Amino acid sequence: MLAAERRDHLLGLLAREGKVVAKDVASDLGISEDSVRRDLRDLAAEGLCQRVYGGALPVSPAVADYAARQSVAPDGKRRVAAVAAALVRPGNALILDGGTTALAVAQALPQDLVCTVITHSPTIAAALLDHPQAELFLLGGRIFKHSAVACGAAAVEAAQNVSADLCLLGVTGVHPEAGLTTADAEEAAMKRALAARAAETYVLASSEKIGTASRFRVLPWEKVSGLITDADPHDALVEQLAAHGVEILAAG
Amino acid sequence: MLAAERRDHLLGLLAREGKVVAKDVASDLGISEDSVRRDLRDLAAEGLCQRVYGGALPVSPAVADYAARQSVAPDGKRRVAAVAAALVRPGNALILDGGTTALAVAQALPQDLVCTVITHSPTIAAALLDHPQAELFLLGGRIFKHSAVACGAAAVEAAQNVSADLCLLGVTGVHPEAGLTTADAEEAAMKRALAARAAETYVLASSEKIGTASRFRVLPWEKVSGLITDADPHDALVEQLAAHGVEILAAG
DNA sequence: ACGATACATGCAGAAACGTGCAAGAACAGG
DNA sequence: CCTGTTCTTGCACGTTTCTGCATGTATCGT
Repeated sequence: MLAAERRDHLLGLLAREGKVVAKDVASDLGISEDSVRRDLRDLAAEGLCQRVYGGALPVSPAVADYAARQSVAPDGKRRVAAVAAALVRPGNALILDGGTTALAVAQALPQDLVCTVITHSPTIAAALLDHPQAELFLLGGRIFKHSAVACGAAAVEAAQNVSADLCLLGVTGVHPEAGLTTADAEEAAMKRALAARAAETYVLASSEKIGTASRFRVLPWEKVSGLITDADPHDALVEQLAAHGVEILAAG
Repeated sequence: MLAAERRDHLLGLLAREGKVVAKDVASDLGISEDSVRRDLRDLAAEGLCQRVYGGALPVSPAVADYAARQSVAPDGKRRVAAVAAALVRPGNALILDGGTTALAVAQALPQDLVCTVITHSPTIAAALLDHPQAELFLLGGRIFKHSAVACGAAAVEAAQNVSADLCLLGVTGVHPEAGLTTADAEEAAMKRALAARAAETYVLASSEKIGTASRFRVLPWEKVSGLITDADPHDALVEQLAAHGVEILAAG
């Protein structure tokens, strides 16, 4: 039994069961309670669990989720998300798109930020439940499984009834000529509807998306305030984008 | 049973039921009343509840949301969920309420069931994303943190546009005279709106809810097709419910 | 006013904790 | 290949914390 294995096992238990009892784990794994306690102490020191008398509990559902995902979410997305989250001022209303990058933004929002978040993604709504000061508004509609967001006529219609200071959009492709593109027509329409309801629209695009294009156009460059990316601002492609008058926010 | 678990359990009870009776909790959890009293005293000292003679009350609705969610589904809820899931026929449209019991139902639905699920809970929508044959429709609106569902005027209005074969409702209290009740007026209205859009409405109620009542009436017995519970069908209270013409589905 | 119930306090046994220590494994350098 | 170092692990010990019971007091309902 490797130490790292034990650690993973403990984190797994925290995620699945919501708690860890030191005594039980020790007997299950055939190791001493002291080792379990040591591991829990270390995990707690890293902020990955909350130590309590007799065992440990998850820090909070969302934080644990975040920590677990952090290893998965590539560095680029995390940096993009951090820059995007910093755009949200206290009191702002934010329209947040679906997708993994937008989820990273949700998780990067300060825990006690006073704001309104409007989203068509149940995943993102669920992720923000533990932000006590965040007012959440969910745009309903038919859920598109492959992207896990509400799209279609009902969702677009629901979007007409909201407005916000800032819209953060994820896209599939960012290309100097093709513009912002995505793979599904309904999603593209939904993103357009979202962008139309915000004073400013910023696009989230980790570097691997720059220079690629998908089938459906989302927005022309004129409707976009800026692009948040971890790509090199001096890259030729990025400079072509800047030539369209798009502000480039570097998340290097 | 970790001390911290007890604490969470108490906070959860405060959130869901609106009160804690020291004696009941002690016998439910198999611990001494002294421990319960000590915990309540500590919680009160931290401002997390208001101590009263015989138990405790929530200090405010907002603080209550905190711990409700991460407790693992007890056996009773799982059995209720299994019976409820079996009511859903292939091809059916199902309206699924929010709450932990409804979440258990979602998780109990067969992975490849062909059906439509309509819900106002982002948590439940997220939980059903991995059911490839389930068509999901999300009812949007303002998210009520304390129960993690969309409620309010927008959500009720969205509900007017759907219809289904079956509605599965969770409630806080089930009482022969008071009927089905819940702790929040908006939630009660939302549940009414959901039930009105389905041909049949079944209520999910694990045994500890039988005989209790909260502040706001959800539905009269006439509008309810049946009650799914793990309580003993020969229990006096349950038989009183059956006298109202409600079908009792035992999940013993 | 009375009995019943809930409460606070003190106490003792049990459980969990932290620390120091020694045996063993993994590793780096000679 | 050997040796010294470092890290990990389990055990022992003393300390702290928790829990349930017993006692006496306060509060509630009748």
